[in-house]
Amino acid sequence: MTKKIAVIDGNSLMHRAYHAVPPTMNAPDGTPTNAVFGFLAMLLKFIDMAKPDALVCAFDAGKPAFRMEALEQYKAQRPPMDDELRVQFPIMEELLGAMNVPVVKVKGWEGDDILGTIAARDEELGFETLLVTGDKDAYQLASGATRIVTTKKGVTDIAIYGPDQVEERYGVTPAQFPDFLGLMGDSSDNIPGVPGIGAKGAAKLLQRFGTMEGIYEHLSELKGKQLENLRDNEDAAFLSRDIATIVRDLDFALDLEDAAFPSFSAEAVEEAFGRYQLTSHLARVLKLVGAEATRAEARLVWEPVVAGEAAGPLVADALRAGETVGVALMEPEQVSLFDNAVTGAFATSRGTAVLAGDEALALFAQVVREGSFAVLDAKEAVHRVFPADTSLPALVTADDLAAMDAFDLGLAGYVLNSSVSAYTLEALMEAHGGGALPEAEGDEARAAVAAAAARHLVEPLRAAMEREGSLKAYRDIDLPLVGVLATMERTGAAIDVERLAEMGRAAQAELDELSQRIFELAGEPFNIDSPKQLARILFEVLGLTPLKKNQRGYSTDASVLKELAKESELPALVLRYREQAKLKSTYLDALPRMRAGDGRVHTRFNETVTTTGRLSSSDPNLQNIPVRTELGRRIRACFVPLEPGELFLSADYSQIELRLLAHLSGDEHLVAAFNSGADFHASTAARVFGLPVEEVTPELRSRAKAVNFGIVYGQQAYGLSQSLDIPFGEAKEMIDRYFEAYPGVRSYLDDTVARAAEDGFAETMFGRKRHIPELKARNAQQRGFGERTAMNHPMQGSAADIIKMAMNEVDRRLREEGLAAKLMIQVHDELDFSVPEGEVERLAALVREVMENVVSLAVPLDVDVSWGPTWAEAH
DNA sequence: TCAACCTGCAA
DNA sequence: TATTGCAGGTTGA
Repeated sequence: MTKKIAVIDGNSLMHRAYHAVPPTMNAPDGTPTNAVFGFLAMLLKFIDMAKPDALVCAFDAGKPAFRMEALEQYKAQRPPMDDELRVQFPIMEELLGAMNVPVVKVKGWEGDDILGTIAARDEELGFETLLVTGDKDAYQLASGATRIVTTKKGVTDIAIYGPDQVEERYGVTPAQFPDFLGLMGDSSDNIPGVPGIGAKGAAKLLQRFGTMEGIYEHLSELKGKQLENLRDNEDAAFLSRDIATIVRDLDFALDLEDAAFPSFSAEAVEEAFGRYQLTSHLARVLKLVGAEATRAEARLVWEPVVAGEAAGPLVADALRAGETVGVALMEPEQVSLFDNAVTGAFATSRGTAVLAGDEALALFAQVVREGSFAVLDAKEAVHRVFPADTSLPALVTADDLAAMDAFDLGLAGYVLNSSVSAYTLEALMEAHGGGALPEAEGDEARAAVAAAAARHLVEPLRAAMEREGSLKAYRDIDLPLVGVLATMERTGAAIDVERLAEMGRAAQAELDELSQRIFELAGEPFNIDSPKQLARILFEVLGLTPLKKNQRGYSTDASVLKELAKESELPALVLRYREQAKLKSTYLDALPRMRAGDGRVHTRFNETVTTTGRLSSSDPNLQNIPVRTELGRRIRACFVPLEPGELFLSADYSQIELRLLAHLSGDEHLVAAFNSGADFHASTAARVFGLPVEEVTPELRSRAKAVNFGIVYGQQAYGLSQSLDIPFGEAKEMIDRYFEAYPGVRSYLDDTVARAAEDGFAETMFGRKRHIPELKARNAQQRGFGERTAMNHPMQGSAADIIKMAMNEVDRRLREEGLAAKLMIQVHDELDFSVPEGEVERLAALVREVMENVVSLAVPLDVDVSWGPTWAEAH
């Protein structure tokens, strides 16, 4: 079989990869690796498809001397290469070296010329050549033995061109290709060519006359503008052809007869790939030589595995010695009949204890009470011995949780990078543990490996947090909150099921009636819940005018329906239908279904979901219970205190994000407005519209309020004009006047974006960072998004830090002072409690004091506290 | 059964 | 072309 040699145009592939792969990945030292990653993805895909016998990679070296001599402006207007790309070339060369792929660089020449030279030598030797490049100049090199490989779109969609495919696509043969390029020119390389002649024209001329010489010999057969252009630009045409002609006889040493791929050592590749955290490609590369990654197994010791009676003492000894025990509590692979069929593993310096069921849970409870332990998700683990259902017994107390010494690996991963979609042991091992999590067979082995990994990860994660300055957010804010949240989740929230059911029946009756009237107006029955069917009725049957599009057709969202309601009754009815249907399905029907054994709903407060540091709530989400409409407030009235004789108490920060804007920006007028204690939005209106406060109308105040809120999210004039339903120009003027009135805000926001662009992250007052790779995006829309999140993160995130600190302190004080009140719910700037009637004044004072004083700012933190028989009345 | 999409609830 | 979330319904694979 003929030897098949693949030659890669390294510069071309690096550029493609750099632009195709988002800049979200880095080497441990922070150097971007997206181009390297994409390069490897393309290379591996190509190797799989083409199975070359040997691989060579060419890179440009120095300036292309010969072409610059011939044409001074050659590639002159090309912008200089991004630094983020430039720094990836040495990495790529290093990796190619580890893969034993020869790298050829010839000073003064471009990759194409190296490709051409190698192809020529191959043809001499009788070898077959594949040239991998994105540069169309290379098509001139196609021949019976040489084919061109290009990526079509993305990174891994590949097309292969032989002479026939070149001719089919461009209408010229490879031999004619330099003439073709010479006639066309190339604006991106500053090659002039002949004006007025593009790809079509050049191909047509060459089909007729064969070569550039042929064309100029037969100029008399041409006419008009084309003749004129060809005659006036003869020199440019030939010069352009010279420049586009690839040189095929460069002088460099390369042993093609002995070249072979793959011929690398697995150790060298593993070492090099590991150094740049490119583990996702590592396995595929190693597989080429039939090797597997040695991974971290060597350093991850979980044996001996100790079961039975020796397990408890092994762990107890480790705890006594002050060791941090790695813990994993896992569901069995086979679903069991028993609820507590958990497998528990406890990794110590002298082996791993593995137990099942109640024995595992009892040992874990002991670890929680007495020891120091590390686990992927401490709150979830704790729920095994402190269930989120008060009708189930708990093996530890809330006080135990407040005192426990846990290391939460997921939380550590979160404060280091809050934009990861899930924090798994696998990912943490890849990123911080020095290699992949070893695979294991069977429940016991899996649990043992996971426990050992948990123990193994403590030090690298602690070191990373220390290095990144994230230790404070972890140790002082997020970690202590784990016990508080576990306790809140166990406490749950009480709902009035009778009332929900009654409202559900009423809503159903209203929905039936609305449906009837909607069908009558439509002239036929249809599924009102289906936006598609509704769109057909609105825009085809009724002939209303579509106002907005979405991916699947015309939008029927509330803003559209509201507009259409001005001229037709049906959309108005659909709006009412939607409100009822939404509230019924999401709350009235769903909440009673979510009750646990104690009749309460136990939401999960997730601490590692949001990018800003806020909590999120799910199953059910108690952070989006309605409040704005009358029906919404009646749903809130179904949330009641936990016990008879108790009240529902709610405490919320007033405008905390705007106060943080005042504090962070230091704008004197904003700070003064908050310190004066006057109506903040009215005072904004007065400053922005240049009026005395007494003359601010409700309309003006509400506009000022919208601007205030918009500023927090980085809203632009367009967005404001939409939200206030005013002309763009008016919105623009309002925002301009706002920034004139508060010049400190303007400069603060500008500085924040500039710093985030420089650092690659934005951070909160307490060091919680959000990495924002979008700030480096070339796409303006993405970059705009990055800028808005850079502005928003310090406000939204600092507010989240502050209320978390307040929760930790409130929890501590409630236990210290022996109050019976229970913290049930957090809604971003609000804390909700169930409190015995006799304790309510004391709780109110305590909560206010803690929330207002948990941090000291340039402006006061105001807290509104109120209570009543239900959540609705506690406002 | 699942994922993508549309829609809409909260701070 | 205003940030952060969760969830229910429909649709189509």
